[in-house]
Amino acid sequence: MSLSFPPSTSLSDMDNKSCNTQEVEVRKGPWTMEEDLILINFIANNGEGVWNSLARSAGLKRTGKSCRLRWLNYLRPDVRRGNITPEEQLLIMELHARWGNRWSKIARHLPGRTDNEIKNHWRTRIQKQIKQSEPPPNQNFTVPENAGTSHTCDINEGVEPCSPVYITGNPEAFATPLSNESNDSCFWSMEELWST
DNA sequence: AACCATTGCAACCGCAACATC
DNA sequence: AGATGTTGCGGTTGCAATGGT
Repeated sequence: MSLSFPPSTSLSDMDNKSCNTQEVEVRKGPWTMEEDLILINFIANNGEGVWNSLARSAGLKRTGKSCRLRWLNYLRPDVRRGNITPEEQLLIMELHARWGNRWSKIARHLPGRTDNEIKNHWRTRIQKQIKQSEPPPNQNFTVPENAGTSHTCDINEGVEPCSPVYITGNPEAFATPLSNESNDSCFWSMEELWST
């Protein structure tokens, strides 16, 4: 698998949109490689959690939220990138039919996939396919009543449809966060990060 | 080659739940 | 019990890449 990397810019050539006031400037927009490295190495050495202070301690001019999102959706070592397989898509459809837009819940059953990725996949592909194939109501593929309305009743709440399905890849990788690997400080280089 | 439309995805926003004091 | 800070989630947006004309 090859990690495609989002268009990243260097720290110097972007931003400056951020105000130049005395307040702690907060960067927004695409993450740079430099920022990614800082975040990865900081988490490797200190573990994740308490994102606001992590962002500060790491010297990142990002909100804790932003750091968390970047880590969970992109930088975690167990994040699988690449196309959603037909098997995964089936599972997504099945779980969505059951739970509606509970993306994070659905994501837990697709090791290595993030809620954001699944959500995007659903909106850009599956939803389109469904529309194209069968617009009229009362179809065999039923959208749950609670679809689209988050936090409404979960009829099957608590009833796991199945144990996590490891379609490809190994489950251990999914269950083993980087921070557990060792307490020794470790340092990731760009080559190590994006070579596979 | 240039322009425009569409697509796909990373990232942000707002809100609610939860934790701590 | 209320205030404040943090986390997690789902919805939405912005924009680069791609395709079509």
